[in-house]
Amino acid sequence: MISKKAKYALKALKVLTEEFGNGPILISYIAERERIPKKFLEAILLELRNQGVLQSQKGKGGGYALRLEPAKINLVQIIRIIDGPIAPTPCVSLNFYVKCDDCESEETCTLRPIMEAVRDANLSVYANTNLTALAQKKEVLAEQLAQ
Amino acid sequence: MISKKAKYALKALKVLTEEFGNGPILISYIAERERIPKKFLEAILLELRNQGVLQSQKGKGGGYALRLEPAKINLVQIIRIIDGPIAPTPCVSLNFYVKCDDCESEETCTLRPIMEAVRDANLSVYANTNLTALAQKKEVLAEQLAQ
DNA sequence: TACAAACCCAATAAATACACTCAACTAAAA
DNA sequence: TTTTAGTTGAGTGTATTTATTGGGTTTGTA
Repeated sequence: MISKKAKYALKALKVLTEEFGNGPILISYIAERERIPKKFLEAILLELRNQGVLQSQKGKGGGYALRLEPAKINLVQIIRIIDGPIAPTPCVSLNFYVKCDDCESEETCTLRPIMEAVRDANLSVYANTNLTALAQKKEVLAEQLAQ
Repeated sequence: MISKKAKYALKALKVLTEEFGNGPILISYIAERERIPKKFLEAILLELRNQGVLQSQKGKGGGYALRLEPAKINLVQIIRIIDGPIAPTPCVSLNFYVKCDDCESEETCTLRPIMEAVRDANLSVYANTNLTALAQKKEVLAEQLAQ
């Protein structure tokens, strides 16, 4: 399971993808349109900004916008920023590796290969999906994922 | 990410698979061998027993054992008992479905097809892996997962 | 200078990951 | 038959993370 925070992040990015090119978009606009708790969304967008995904503008007429074209941002980056590891256990994470303190040896651990398979299965979906997918009609997307 | 609880459950089941046929196995034996906090493991094994995966025997000479042959238990069942949904969001879960209260329509949600793809990717690994995989040498297992 | 927006701080509630204590049961020893 | 030691089982408590809310501050633009 991904966190609600991550799901909210994706939904917010969907809106910013659809509105890409229309200047700064208000937090409250995104919050209302996607029914996301506004204060929570505030923190999410701030985090995405600090990680370089979004840009923000303070003051009247301000708001949030994507820093890059939607096609250049994929879901792996987003999930990693918000939730951290994609892998099912920290010991097989590529970007957030933590050694198991309970495992004696990674060489002989029989759980590892399975966890690696799960990790790769997830990565293959997230890495091949960019933000444009979030703004597409369902049927179009289904075809893309099927290929 | 799966919970630590689920990881501990799998490690415990690995031991019970290796010891299958040797009668009841002690909680403390499993806890020490896999370095799992004993009291936590207690709760995990109890849950697996209540769900019919394990059988327990109280008193002297007691302990835990698998109720079925290792080959007849797959990882989907275990993960579902311990962590619940395999799906990344409740709205695409097959066994623990919960409607999004923020989504207006599941028909038009563009996040759904992606979440379904992630779910199926995970299921394909967990459903095709049974407990015998946990007791196998790494190389043998790697071949099986590769096919 | 006024106002509208992003930004910061802190408090709350539920779930996760443990630890501690005592009760209930069973088998074997006395 | 009674005791006793070795088990699981059950209840309660604590620290950390997740999800949310509220109030207040700063900054930029009209």
